[in-house]
Amino acid sequence: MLELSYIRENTFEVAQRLAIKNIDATEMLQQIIGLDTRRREAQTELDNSLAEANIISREVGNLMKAGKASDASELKNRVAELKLQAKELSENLDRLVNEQNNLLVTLPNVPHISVPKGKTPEDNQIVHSEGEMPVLQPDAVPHWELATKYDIIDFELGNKVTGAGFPFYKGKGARLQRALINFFLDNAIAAGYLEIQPPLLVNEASGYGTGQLPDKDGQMYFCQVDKLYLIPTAEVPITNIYRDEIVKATAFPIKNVAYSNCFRREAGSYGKDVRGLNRLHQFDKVEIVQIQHPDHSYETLEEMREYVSTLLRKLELPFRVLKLCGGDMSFTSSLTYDFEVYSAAQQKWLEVSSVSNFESFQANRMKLRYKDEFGKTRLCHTLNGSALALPRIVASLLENNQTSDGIRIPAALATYTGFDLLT
RNA sequence: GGAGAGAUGGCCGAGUGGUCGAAGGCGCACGCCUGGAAAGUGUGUAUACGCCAAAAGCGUAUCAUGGGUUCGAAUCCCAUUCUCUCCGCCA
Repeated sequence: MLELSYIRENTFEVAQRLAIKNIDATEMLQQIIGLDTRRREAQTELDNSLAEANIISREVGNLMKAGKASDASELKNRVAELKLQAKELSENLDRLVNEQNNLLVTLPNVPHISVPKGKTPEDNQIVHSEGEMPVLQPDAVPHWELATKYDIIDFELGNKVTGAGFPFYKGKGARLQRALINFFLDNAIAAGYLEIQPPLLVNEASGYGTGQLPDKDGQMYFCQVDKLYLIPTAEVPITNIYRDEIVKATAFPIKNVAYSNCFRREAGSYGKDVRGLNRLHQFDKVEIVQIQHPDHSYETLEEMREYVSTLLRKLELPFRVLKLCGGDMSFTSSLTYDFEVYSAAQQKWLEVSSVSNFESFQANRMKLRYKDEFGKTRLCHTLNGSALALPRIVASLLENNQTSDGIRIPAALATYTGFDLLT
């Protein structure tokens, strides 16, 4: 959620920057500002009315103590009148606040000034690419066939026990999962992140705090009886640790890493790129989250981008980095880098990480603040990124490293798997 | 699931109808003391919104949440949520 004061003072700029996301918000911004004026008037009216009632009540108290109860009755009536009035004023104020909030929540974050305008993924900017494109044998096959050949991932079994998008990992496949998780966690810890194991279900307030609600209701699995959501990413519980907190400025940057299962309904994306591991309802991911001072969040974004690059380098996967265009960015983000690895048998670039700066958008929703050097309370900036999501990494590892002898495991990972050739 | 107890500021904890945003302590910040530190000591230390060009200041709200009683509620009543203890079940 954008800050009201920011909208009020930079209305034109907000509209201009939202246009990068192909959103014409001019009218809505005017509405919000109009409501804001009325809201403040209503607030003042209500406060005045209550203030008067408070003064009179105190007088009544004094009269009672002095034993002049009879003199108090007229004052009592006056207070009753004021209270009645205050109730109406308060209802009016609530209406205005609600109306304004409903508008504010539907307004996406403003993109960073450097974000390219554009509508589709084709308009994303490739800002970096590295690694050698693998040359495969003519008989090379996609990962879902390799999964069956080596009996390491069982999609059919997942269909039987749960449904599509919930595979079983078996034997060396399970081992590979575990190795990747540890590899990612150990690297993050070495880079200064604090490891955290979060709950996999969160309440409504948390879903709202990171922006999944109300925008993406329906994309999360929901446990009706307990009113809890299965997390689509560890970002949700981890960032919400700091909900309603005022952190010390000396604590910056706060760096957390968490491994978790992620659950996504993926409603509306059936039939497209869903073969094998490309799109699952449940998958594993290691997520890094940082809370940072507003002046340093973009340096931090670059640092996180570099960190993710080192992981892919160690895994010897060819990858490229995209700066997302306005139209392809998420609702909550100001600037997002997507990482894609090349999966050679499918001949496809697969997204394996998304690193974003949300500036104060999430912080405003969840009231995550710090005290500046003047003692003023201000909103923090939040950032996060996948480091990394497992399934597509596995897909490309399998496809790119297939040989007639088995699947070659990169050296950095072999320490974790305990084998350097998967047979 | 059954029975009971409870929810007050960063933390502990007092407060059962009237200047209570809330005693006291701890913690924290700054100062004094000290060669330096500890101890000691002094001062300060919630958040949101509104008024004001802004600061100072003032006003309003907030003692889990929502409603109610009352001229007046942290304090009384109702509902909800959550936490704890015991019993049951259980990895």
